[in-house]
Amino acid sequence: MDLFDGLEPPQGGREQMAPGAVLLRGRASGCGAALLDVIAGIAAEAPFRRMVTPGGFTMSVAMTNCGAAGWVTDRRGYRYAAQDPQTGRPWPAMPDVFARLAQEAAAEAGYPGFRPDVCLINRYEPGAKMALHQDKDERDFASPIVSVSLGLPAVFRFGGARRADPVVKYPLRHGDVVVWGGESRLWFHGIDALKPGAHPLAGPVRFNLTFRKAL
DNA sequence: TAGTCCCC
DNA sequence: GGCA
Repeated sequence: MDLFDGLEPPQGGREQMAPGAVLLRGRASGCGAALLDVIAGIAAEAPFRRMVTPGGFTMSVAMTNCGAAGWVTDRRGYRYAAQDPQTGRPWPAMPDVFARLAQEAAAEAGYPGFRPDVCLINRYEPGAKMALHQDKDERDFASPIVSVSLGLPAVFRFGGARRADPVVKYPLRHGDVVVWGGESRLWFHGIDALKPGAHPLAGPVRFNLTFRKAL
């Protein structure tokens, strides 16, 4: 029996999603407005853009990056690049408020040494989604992944080591932080198509910050 | 080629 | 599960 069925879960709640995977409810809600301001500053230097997959499809999610390198895709494949291919300049530096949040959330989830060197910033508009996939373009699979949700809510799917493994769906709201690593570091995950809405701070969109040690 | 953050 |  779920005591919080149909109600908002308590702030600071913690859910074990899988071996090595933890959902920290509302962990970033206190600094959410500051994070949104910082995202706007990064986007002014490295604009959000919808990239093309190796199969030739344009992704529905718009992306930019900050940190020592950025995740990019084009017809040639997925990779981390030190320069923004759209501007030829290095990606904006990782802001302190980003690095601290990721480090602290990882430590709370059981990964005390985590020091991210890259942050992928995803912007979801209504209808945007992320197909079930693995994060395996990083050099370091020993480090976890820290994923921060801001703005509109979304449904996160977390599966298993194989594409055909069953998935569990988690509603993610503004300020929620998901950390996965260890045994589940390479497990399949994705995001359902975003439903339209209006968030008081972010407006009609969802942002996702994904911190990794990639280099 | 091998792999696939896409599509159905 | 198979594209292009």
